[in-house]
Amino acid sequence: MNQNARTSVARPASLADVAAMAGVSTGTVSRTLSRPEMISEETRQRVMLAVQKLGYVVNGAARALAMRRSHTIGAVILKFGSSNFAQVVEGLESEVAKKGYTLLLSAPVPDGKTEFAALAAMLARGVDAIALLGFEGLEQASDILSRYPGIPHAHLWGNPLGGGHCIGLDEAHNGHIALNHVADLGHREIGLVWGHVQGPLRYRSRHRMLGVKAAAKKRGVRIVDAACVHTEHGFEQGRIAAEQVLAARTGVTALLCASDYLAVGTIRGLQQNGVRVPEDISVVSFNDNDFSAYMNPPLTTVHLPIREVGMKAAHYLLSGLDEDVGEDTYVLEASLKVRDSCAAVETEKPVVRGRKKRV
Amino acid sequence: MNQNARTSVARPASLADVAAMAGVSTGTVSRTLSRPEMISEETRQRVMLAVQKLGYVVNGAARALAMRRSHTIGAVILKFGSSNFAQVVEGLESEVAKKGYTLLLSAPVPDGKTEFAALAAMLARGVDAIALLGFEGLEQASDILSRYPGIPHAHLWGNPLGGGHCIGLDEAHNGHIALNHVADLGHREIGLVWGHVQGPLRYRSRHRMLGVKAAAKKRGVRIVDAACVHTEHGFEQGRIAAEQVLAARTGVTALLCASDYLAVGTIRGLQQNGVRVPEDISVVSFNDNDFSAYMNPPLTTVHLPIREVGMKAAHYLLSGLDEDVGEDTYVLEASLKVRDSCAAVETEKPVVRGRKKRV
DNA sequence: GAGAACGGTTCCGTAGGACCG
DNA sequence: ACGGTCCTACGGAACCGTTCT
Repeated sequence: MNQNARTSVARPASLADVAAMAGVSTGTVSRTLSRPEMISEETRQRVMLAVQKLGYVVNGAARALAMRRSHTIGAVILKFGSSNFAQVVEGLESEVAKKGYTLLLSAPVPDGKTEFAALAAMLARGVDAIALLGFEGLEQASDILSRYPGIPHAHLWGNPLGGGHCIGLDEAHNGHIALNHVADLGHREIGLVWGHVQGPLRYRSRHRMLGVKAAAKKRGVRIVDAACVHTEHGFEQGRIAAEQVLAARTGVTALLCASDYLAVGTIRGLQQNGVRVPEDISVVSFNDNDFSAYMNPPLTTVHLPIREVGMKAAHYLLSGLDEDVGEDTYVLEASLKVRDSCAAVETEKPVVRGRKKRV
Repeated sequence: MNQNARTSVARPASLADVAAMAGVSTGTVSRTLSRPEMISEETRQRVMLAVQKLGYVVNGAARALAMRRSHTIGAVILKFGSSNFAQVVEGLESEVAKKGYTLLLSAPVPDGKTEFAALAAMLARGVDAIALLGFEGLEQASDILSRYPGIPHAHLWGNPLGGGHCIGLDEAHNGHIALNHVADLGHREIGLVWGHVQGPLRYRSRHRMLGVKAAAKKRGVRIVDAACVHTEHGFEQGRIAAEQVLAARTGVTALLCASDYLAVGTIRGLQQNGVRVPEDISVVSFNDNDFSAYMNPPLTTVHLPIREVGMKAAHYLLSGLDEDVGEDTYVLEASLKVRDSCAAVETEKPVVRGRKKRV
């Protein structure tokens, strides 16, 4: 029919090739593949046979161009490996995959510029929706996104209070949970091993700390300044922090750590200096990573629904694809996992409660 | 010029819009953007101005269709969250991003069927290259891939001995490394906490074990059958395995664990039963996860270049895009990290070597 | 079933200026 | 000063493979 026989081996079969072989038009083939119920049994057979023989498979680019939909969802992720964002991605992927969507992944190293370039690049590739993780300059991102009015987007781990399209946690409440637990166990003087709270969008750290402080005030717990250290999240940073706290000789009976990474490092630092956990100092943290239940001692920690954030985001984005849902924000629930790293004050033995609820 | 003024707000600007505004042809605009050196200073200015004003950004689908290249690399990953594949992905992403490529991610739950559907779907989307992680049915994958002769592909964590396009490790050698260490420290009777080794492509587990056994024979170390358990990788599985080993009362002085996950669980199980590590039983494992140095005790483990596998794969795939490199396989080097979970036999105190080399 | 989008890229051709003898 | 050649910058149009009217 046309001149595509010039190279019979090279190019993969196209719709036209199938149509020619089956003796129908390209439109018919297209419909046979996408809405087979509209095609008569007989021609469908013929078309399918041709498809088989030629090993035809749709060209995603052409399809995306014609449909103005790529069936692709972009995820721009800052600090991929250094935190538990991988789990969020897993949640995202598993849910969008169910609807035939695929994740397009970008993990730029944030410097106030490349992350936005990455976002723009993602958009240029024609993603149908976009998920942002760990962004600190949300306004700037919104700027870019506003140029694509039809593209749903979600800000994961964002500030649920500070604008729309956020899937996040009530960090102040999380702070309450942790502090109430140490207060319940009789601790009256505590320290903090925390992330940084300064900067435009250190939202999570800051609000979680605010929650801790508010609860402390209410419960009559004193947060000893000299036993507070602000650092980056990480095992080693936790270890160093522990030594700093110890050096301050404040006599606090408990330490709140902003993440399990910090907590594990902190506990290690404590133990290296002969301080027992929880007999001498109790530790409560946030996250509930996969390893947290298997530490020595197992970590008492505020379980954050990490994977669920990804899944929720997926549903939100997917629904925004069809109907025009207004901007919405979701706050997910955290819950305390009581294990062994936090004991009642003035006791020499670890509290054994919650041993069977380990997960 | 044409009728695209019907909806002045809706559609994003196209190349034609820019061309119209700048008073040039679409070809010129395209060239201005991709090969500016071919365009005269004066018209380039005009074009760029129009691009600015209209907020023009290329349509990825159209570009992919015209160029027959999507600048996208597919990654099909089995068991995303349950292992350290996230790190491999990170390595992959970081390297392909440098060349302007983006990762398309798919993480099907393997059931012998959906994973291949996922692979096929990825190919249909028009990825330029493809990375496979954790595939067990490589032949079947090759079947599908062979229908796309131009698409470079790599099998990560594959068997470097068993065919091409593999980026992997010499697992037998890794087994040697671990066993030699326990042998050097005087252990003569040891047990194994291992993954399953049966099945078509349990290559890694099997060969690593074969390496251990060969080295054991050479060094006169006895692997006590009753102290060997095969299970899935995971903290909890390790804990259970420890109890099984203990129940067998074999008197082994060291345990080799197939991963740090298993090791952490195993140590936990040991400790819960009053067995000290390494004083009573030593543990050596494989992986060197981020948490491994901060366990109690810190894990002596065979460091696997996880991220590097991803990076190497990226380079391999990228180079296969331009030139036609033949099928090649790479084996990366592992190395022992000596920490505190494995001590010399017949000593009551932990060995302190390697304390300063903690990473 | 025919044919027009969809939005780029790239090949091909040509107008016009520079340069040469 | 003039005709021819080369080169550069650009316009025109075919083409990529689907979908939808």
